[in-house]
Amino acid sequence: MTTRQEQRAETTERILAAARAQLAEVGAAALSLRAVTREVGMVSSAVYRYFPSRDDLLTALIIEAYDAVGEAAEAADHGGEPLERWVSVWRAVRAWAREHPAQYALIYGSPVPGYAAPQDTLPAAGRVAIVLARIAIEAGGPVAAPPPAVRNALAPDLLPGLTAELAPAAMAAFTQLFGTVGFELFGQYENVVHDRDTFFDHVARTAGATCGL
Amino acid sequence: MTTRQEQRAETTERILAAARAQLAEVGAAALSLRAVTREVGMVSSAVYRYFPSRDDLLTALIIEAYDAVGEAAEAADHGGEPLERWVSVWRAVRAWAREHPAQYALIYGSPVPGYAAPQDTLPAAGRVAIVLARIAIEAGGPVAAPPPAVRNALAPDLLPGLTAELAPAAMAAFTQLFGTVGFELFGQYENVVHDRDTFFDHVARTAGATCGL
DNA sequence: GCAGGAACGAGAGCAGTGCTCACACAAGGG
DNA sequence: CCCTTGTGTGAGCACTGCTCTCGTTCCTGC
Repeated sequence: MTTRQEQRAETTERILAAARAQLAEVGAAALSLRAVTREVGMVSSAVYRYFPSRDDLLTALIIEAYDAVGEAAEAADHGGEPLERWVSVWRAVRAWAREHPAQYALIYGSPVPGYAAPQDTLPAAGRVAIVLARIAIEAGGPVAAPPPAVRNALAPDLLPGLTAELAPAAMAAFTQLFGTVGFELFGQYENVVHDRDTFFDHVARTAGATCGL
Repeated sequence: MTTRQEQRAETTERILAAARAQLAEVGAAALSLRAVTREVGMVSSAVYRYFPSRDDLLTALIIEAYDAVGEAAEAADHGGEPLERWVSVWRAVRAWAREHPAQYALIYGSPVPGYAAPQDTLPAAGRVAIVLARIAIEAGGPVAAPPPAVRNALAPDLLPGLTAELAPAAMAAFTQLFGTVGFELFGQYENVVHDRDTFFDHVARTAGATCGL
């Protein structure tokens, strides 16, 4: 007694699940539509009833990934000392990235060729930033005042309570987080950083300090 | 009067040049061997006399890119105030990245699928880091002492003069540089950071301060 | 000085890709 | 109950990386 809409939603989910699995296995650029449909059990041309192109499938996976890492960050933010909350969120993002390297690469690595990140991805992209910024805002610790010109470099009202004094430091910390995770994941720390847990925690704490934690 | 070796070197260079051009145009993952050979004016199978596979061609391009960005960094380091040298190198890396986004993505973006960065790329990869570290070492300014555990997190003797006190800060700054450039290039600052020159300079100076500049 | 072998480019071919299109069939609303 | 709409099929197009065979051309050892 499933209506056509339910059937469609279910098939869409089955395609996405197969795509997710393939993404984890072979990475974004090698993700093959035909392999996905083979796994689902339909012929290759059928998938175009659900996703107009391979890029649209990728977009769906990108949004999923942003949501997943955002959720991981939010779930890791259980109260306590501001700095401990902050470090906990950093660790959660790193842990998620290590568990899902292909998805991480999809959203924070180089954009897929010929693929322009559509506006659809923007809301989901900010969730981690919001979690981190909120911790810094609530802590309300002292922050080194940025030069006047820098205060206007960022968009105003990114988040309620995110002052022009705090915003540059928060943005830099946000960048540092994903830079560090990315460098570890993409092999730049090979033969250089041995104890990555310790180094990462140290970077997290140092970045936290610049945001008044 | 060209010997066979000269001929071979020349053809190799022509292939690389065409590959470089195509890389800039369509990106790494869409780089097509056949298109490259078409541009060079030979048939697709001939290229395998020069590069055993597409990945080997990519490896050659990766090494080229590391060398190019390293050279840009070195060229930008004309003496003066340590902090000014530091900022100048940061700017040079960013400028190179904006001029060569595809090459930048190739080396600092997500690894190309199925492609494991071979050891060949390691020496070239460190050039920018060496330029930056040397500036910090020569400046010899005060650096916040890292906790004892962090001192052992990095490989010792990365560079002569790079003390265990300075190394974590230098590594973090190095990461911050490529994180910031990457975020700008890959679209994460869209709708968030408006004045990117100003913001970037500010991050550079702040990172310099953590390294004693 | 010349025969033999290595290097080289051409062309056909294989298995795979994204995507399009005409077609058949079933579901469900008027 | 008919007929529009949604859905899956299979053939096919143009492309990819890569392999293999086959002539030709160049260089080297005798």
